[in-house]
Amino acid sequence: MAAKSRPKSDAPDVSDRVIRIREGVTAAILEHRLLPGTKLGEDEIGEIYGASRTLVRTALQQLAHEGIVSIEKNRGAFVARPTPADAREVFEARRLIEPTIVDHAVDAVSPTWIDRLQQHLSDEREAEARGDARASVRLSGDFHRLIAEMSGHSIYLGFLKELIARSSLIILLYRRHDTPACGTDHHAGIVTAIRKRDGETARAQMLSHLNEIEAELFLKDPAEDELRLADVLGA
Amino acid sequence: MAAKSRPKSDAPDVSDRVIRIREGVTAAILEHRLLPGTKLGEDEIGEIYGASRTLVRTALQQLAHEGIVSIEKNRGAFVARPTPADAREVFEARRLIEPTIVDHAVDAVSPTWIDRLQQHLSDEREAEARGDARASVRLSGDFHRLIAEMSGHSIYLGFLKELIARSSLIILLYRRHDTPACGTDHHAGIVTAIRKRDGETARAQMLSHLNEIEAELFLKDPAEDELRLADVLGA
DNA sequence: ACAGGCGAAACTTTATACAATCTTCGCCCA
DNA sequence: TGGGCGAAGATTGTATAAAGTTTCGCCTGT
Repeated sequence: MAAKSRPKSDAPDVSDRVIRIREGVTAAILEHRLLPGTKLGEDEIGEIYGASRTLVRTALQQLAHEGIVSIEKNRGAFVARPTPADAREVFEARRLIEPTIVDHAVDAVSPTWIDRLQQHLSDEREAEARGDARASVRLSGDFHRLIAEMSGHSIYLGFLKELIARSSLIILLYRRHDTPACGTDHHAGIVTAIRKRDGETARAQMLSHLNEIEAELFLKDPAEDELRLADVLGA
Repeated sequence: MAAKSRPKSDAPDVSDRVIRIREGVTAAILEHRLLPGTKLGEDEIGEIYGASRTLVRTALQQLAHEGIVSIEKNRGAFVARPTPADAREVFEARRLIEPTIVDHAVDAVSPTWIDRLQQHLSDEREAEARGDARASVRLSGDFHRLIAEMSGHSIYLGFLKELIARSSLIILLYRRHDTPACGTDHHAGIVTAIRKRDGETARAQMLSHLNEIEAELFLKDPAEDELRLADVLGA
């Protein structure tokens, strides 16, 4: 009777169908199947999931609040297109929050969690070996979310979910080269530090991991609104 | 032409009426006019604002995402009732984020911002002198939001808005004594440090300010679900 | 040939109607 | 008298229809 009346994890209410829509669209965006700027028509999505526009709209509004969908009045919903400024903010926030999260994860370490982390690492390696880029991208984000869940802090978890989703779009837009799923080795190092309950090392490894990801980005500074035009032309 | 097509600050789309509803309810909660657990009926609110349930529902869902309203399936929306665990998480997050924010604010200092901060301090003092508890509570939160706006980081600002709103509920629920609006003096000290561009002092003052606020709370740890019963009886 | 404007189509926004669910109150029975 | 069953009322969840806005094509005038 402890966890009965608490459907409060992330989405307070929402019928199951709204959750399905939201998670479906989120997964598509995180796996880079939906590209920034893509129009997300209400009828279109509603037909796919067999739901009316009311539910689609609810899901899209939630995604807009998470920052991965941008809703323009009287024009509809689109996959968000983070600016370089957004990207810098997202990674600064991650550099601030994630070391703290991993520190809490060290405090919460248990055989069950170690098992889950190891399982995740092997999933990541398997997807990478299989050359499944979409799964690799998704799992790479899931690793960070897993640690946030492990920390037990629901607020940090909520914040991080948002940051991870935005990061996925940012990486897609601004990565220099088509470097493969970069982080699996770093992830393994972090897990090792967590297992040893070495918070200091875990924090440091997380921080350098984030720095390396950001270092691979090319965040061109828009001289003026010139950039906005160039972006539209590029799409 | 710079800030024309960017309704993106916090609420991505939403017609003006939804904004009005959301801000009206938010203000009522932040000013402690709506107490935790209060039922927020859709028809009731809709009639007050002259809007249909569709718009009310949109606003309530946004507030639920911000954590100050809790929506229970088939039962409706209520003003959220943060648990002591929630309270600890909120203040831990604030201790992590706000010193960083104030640091950025120091970098962004300008005569215009100093004027705004001074104006805000005088507003706070005036409300306190007037004995207007509601305005004091609201302004106390606005101070932190103002600094976040000053920092120019939209992500931190969004996170902090959420944390401030939840803090207001937490303080209402768990404050030990009816201490008056505690922070005006601390706020003045922070402004002074910002004006001197002394980031180190500003960070330290912000941190101790948050610690003092949390120290005034009595976060009783629920032995079991015993607490939940007590809460309901108290309401 | 091209710029400007008119008009229809598609879409979003808002409102309303219907269905499902929960709460409440009254009644009956033990 | 206390508890449980059940129907009425109220409230939310969902779908559909009406209203408003944008967009795109086409047509006309220069």
